[in-house]
Amino acid sequence: MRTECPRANTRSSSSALRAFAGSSARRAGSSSGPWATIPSAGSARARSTTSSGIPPSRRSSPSARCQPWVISGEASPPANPLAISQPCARFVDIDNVGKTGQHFTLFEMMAHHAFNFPGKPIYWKDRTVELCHAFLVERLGLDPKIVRYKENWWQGGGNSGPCLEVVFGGAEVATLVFMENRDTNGHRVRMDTTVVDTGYGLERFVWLSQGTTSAYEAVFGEALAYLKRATGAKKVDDRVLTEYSKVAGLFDVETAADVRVIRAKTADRLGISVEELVAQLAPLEALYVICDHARALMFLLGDGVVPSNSREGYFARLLIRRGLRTLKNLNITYSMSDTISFLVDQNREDYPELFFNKGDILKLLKVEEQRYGETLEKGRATVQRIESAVKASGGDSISLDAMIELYDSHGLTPDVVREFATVRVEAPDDFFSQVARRHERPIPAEKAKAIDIPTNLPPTRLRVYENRKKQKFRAKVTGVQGAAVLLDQTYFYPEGGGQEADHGTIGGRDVVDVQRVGNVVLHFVKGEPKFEAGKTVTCEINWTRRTNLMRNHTGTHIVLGAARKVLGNHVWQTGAHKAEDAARIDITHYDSLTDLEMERIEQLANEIVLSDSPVRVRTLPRDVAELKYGFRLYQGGVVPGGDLRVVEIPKWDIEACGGTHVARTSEVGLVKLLRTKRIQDGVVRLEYAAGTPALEETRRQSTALSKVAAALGTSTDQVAPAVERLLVELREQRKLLEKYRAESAGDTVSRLVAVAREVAGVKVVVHKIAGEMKDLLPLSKQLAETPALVAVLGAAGETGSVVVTRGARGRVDCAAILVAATNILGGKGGGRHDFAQGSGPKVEALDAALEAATREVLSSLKASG
RNA sequence: GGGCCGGUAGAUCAGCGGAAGAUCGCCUGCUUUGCAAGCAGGAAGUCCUGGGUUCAAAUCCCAGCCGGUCCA
Repeated sequence: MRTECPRANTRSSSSALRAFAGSSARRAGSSSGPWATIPSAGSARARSTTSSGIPPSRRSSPSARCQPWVISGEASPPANPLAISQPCARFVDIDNVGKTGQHFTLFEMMAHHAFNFPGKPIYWKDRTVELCHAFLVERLGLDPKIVRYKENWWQGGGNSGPCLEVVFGGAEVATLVFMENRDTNGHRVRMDTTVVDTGYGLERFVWLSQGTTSAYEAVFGEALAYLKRATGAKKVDDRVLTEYSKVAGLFDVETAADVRVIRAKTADRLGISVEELVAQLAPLEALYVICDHARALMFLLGDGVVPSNSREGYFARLLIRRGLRTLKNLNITYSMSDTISFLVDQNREDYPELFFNKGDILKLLKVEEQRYGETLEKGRATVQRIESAVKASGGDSISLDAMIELYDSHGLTPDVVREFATVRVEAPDDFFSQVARRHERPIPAEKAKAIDIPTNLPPTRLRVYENRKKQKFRAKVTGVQGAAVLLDQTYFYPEGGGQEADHGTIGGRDVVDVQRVGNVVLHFVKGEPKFEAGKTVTCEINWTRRTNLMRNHTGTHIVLGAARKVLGNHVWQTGAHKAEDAARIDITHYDSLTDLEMERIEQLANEIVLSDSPVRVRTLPRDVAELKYGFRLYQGGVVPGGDLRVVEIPKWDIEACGGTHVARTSEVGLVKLLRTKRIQDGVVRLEYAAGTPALEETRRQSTALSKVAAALGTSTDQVAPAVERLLVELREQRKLLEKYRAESAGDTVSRLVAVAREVAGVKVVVHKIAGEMKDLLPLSKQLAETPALVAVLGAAGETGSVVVTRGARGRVDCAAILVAATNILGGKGGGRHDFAQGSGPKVEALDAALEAATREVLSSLKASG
């Protein structure tokens, strides 16, 4: 719930992080690879876990991600200068993981920042380099001679500035960025506030300090040893590993071809064959991949990222699938769960929250593993079907098109398909870029929803938090902007945090919307806003609406708490909307809710309502709030600023929230869950109402039920069995009708065949009944069983229907004959040579139509006989 | 958030404008000393829902619901 900063949406907070995340983001921006950088902690909530080695007061704070607000002056940084450290997940180089000796999916980025506000400089280039150098030389004891600083230019997120890459031991270990320009529409403007933004890769330091053959050996030490033991991997010559790391480090691996080149070069330098090299390396590379993916997943899942088809959830899914795949190729019965479980235990001291959530982490993993199993099983069947189709058409391979289809729509990578198929499989090295090309399209222009207003408007004193019971107040008009009135102060709640705006009146005019832009509140009124600046007006808030909004908003917190208790700790809010008559909340969860789960959520929610708990609203310094309550606070997204407005229902739910709330849970009255749906994989939407709207909704439901019961002539509690009986009866009636049709057809058929006249060796049956097309079908079907027979059948009902059919040796073209009949009926029809049907509106001409068709049959038979 | 694929018998799916299908499973009978047995017969359907086009829609169009998958 983020009303303090209306721009605190997912997009801006994640791009803010990107700007902050140091070199990772820079790489992501300059790379043409398919992966984007996302923060490990789920950008939307910025609930990143941090290095435990750093004192709490300097812990990573989500406000660090509010850089744009810091620069624009809307928020202040939590500290200045600021040192932070946070795990970052990066997917740009996912294909390099395990192969190059230094790429990770998840790495820890350490950083120091300085915000130089106008007139209040902290430090800039010289001091930054000084600090960096002192750290390397004095703290880490590096030989100053081997440290190199390479000048470069950085740009990203519309900002730019010079940067220094810090290099030693052949690896880039840190980047120091000096953000000083704003680039818009090709213009480069120097910013008033400049920012020092650095990034130090912890894993690189660890590697270089330990001198192992690759970064993996240094970082994953224990876990690797554990896996090696568990899998019985053979020891690989250190010389091989070192050489391979060296060569691989020189390349950006993009395709399978690149890997082949690296392998060839390494083998060449070692004087062994490529086969020998691969045989030695492949199992080890697999273990690296498993360690890396497991570690990344531990953090992602631990932060409540639910594997899904979108955003960070998709990356989690991808990691799980790649991990499972790698394990499969190792041909061992060993699961991702085992590895992650080990890692969680190993990190218990540094990351106690992961240990606390271990059950949830493993549950998410299990669900996803099982899903992938199902996908593969379906895939196996699909591949087999395609294969038999290929064989039937005389082919000997599965085409590239089919492969792309298999991957894009069914999630089967070429190596999986190869495993399932017995025929050749076509997949070039650039397979995945071909898939990517499929998805290329012009990027639609983003619609700017933000209200554009002049920057010099007089600010509004927003007093809604000072007194949540204020219904009537007086304020001075400070101006008019478009259709909106500006006041010097207001108690109107502007739309925000998913809560709709207050309505009411200002000077007798109806207020239909209230928006906050910066520090100005716009009150939109019905009709033309004729207000005299400087005049004092009486304002009144529509209190019925406000009350409902407050109940629904508090209800949202209650439902979220209930959902977390029923479903698990992975439940996070991904969005919410509180309107007057109902509200909805979107939460992360891996499956649709069962009736039982819904029932329990509703039940728990109402228990807390009845408990008459206080809803405490306090404003706390960010550090204090985060320390006390953790990043669970940020359910509605990151909120900027040094102070947080914290809304707490004790022992139930606590969130940073700017909405209006009732004082005690009992004021909510009643929480009624209306419906749930899975709005996408990994996200479930709960719709509910609180208070009066909940009652109204219940009323509507029972009214509807009563009507159904009345129509059925039963009581409301008997509706379900009554409907079931009705359906059973319907089914029986339908069957009975079909049976009678067949029976009556059977009786008629033998009679008709017996009396039919024979022309040129073929029996010709002409028959008319009362009824519809459906009544003719069983009759015609049975007649057609006699080989040497042609039947012309008519049914007189609302329309005139005709069927022409014949047995195997009936010789005539039924479709052609039908035309003679349908022409007369004023209709149309068609069909195959042995069966045709049609109808027309002129029922009275049915006899004539049948006669005409019969004449056609006779002449056709005579001609062919 | 966007793209693509799918929803038909208990299960897996075919059919893609003219009469609702296959395989497995199920039931009945026969055959058979043991296996994922053989033969014959049978039951089993809201072709996801709602509109539209058409003489005719499981099939084409629109909207919705449900699921899968790829990408950002």
